[in-house]
Amino acid sequence: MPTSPPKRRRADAERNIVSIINAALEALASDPDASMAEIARRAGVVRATIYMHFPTRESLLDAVMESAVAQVAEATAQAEPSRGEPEEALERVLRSTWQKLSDFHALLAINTGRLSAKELHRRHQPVMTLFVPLIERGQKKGVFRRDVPVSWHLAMVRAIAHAASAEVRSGRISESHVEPAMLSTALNALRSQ
Amino acid sequence: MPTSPPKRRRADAERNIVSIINAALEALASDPDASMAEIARRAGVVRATIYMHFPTRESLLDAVMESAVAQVAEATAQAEPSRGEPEEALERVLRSTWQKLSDFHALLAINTGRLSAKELHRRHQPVMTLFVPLIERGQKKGVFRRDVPVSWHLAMVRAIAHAASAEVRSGRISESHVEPAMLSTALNALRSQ
DNA sequence: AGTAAGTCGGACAGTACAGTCCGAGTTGAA
DNA sequence: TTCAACTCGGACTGTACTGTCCGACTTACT
Repeated sequence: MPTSPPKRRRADAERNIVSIINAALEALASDPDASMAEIARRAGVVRATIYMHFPTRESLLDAVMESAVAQVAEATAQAEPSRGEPEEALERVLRSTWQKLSDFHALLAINTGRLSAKELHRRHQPVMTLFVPLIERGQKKGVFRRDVPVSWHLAMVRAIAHAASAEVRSGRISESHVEPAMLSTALNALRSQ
Repeated sequence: MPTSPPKRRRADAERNIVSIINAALEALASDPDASMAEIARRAGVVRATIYMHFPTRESLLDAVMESAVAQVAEATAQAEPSRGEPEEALERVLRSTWQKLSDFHALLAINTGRLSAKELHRRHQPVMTLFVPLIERGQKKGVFRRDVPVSWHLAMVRAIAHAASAEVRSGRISESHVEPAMLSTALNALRSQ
């Protein structure tokens, strides 16, 4: 089963599903234990409506995870990760994905423990297939460190993007200063020597 | 009130308090929502015993936070952060604190939202007073980037240390390879140009 | 316009947890 | 050795949540 069967749904139901997933992503990014009631409130919907589309909290988490991965993958693809020099390409990709990457990091933290490492890895795939070649290209060229696995670089980029988000949320750095700071920090972190 | 009054307690009570705080630190680092029952189990104690020393869950969290900060501060001080070149000193300090720093990062995530930014900052103090001068020394000398606030550097170091811990926990990097990888990543991240 | 799909609002049972209490037993201090 | 401090085990209350159900109403399709 490559993808789930394309159910025929009414238009308002479709809209609500989108609202719910987005509301859940927002809510969970700021509070990993956000309740179904809180998510429903944010989505402008009644709690029972969520259960109309997602039989259980777990299944909603799954959908949110999938959506977050898809968003990162989409933004990554649009930034053309395979064009130009690796460093330049990484900067371009990060510029257009780092906030989403931060949300993804938060989601990941929630799903660690709930899902097996294998399962988590599997769901990563859409992002992995775009990021990994970029990192490898940089390693081959010698601009990114070769003494650590690709997964290390990915983890560091995620962590830095998330920390950057947290810094601006806490007001310790301004909106206008984060992006350059985050970019140079991430680039430096991967750079060899 | 600089410190709480030094209550006269029986020796076994004192031991239990230590066990409870340590058990809570472990438990909460791996699961931020660990229950009082789970913490009691790990501490080899009955749930009611925890309430004998900590009136509420919140107060236990406070104590755990304080302990984590103290542990980091202690390990930092022992590594003599003010001796030698900034880069060399940072490496030395990180080498002896990064695991504790990772625990601290996890605790911080729990306490964000529960406590105000001001309050959080206040509790940081013991660590800050040791780390900040080191970073500033590096900035003055020009080896650490000057275009970001000191707090940025601290956030990045914490994030990298925590991510490194997560990577070894997930088995994507071996115990023997983490430390050098983490050190060079952190050092690079702070380095100017 | 008619009908099926979907939403609302609220009630309900089940579960997991924080926090309280107490009586019986154990341990440390003088 | 004696007594107070402490722990244990378990029972109990209150609360917050997840998941289910249903009847009244609204919305989208044809």
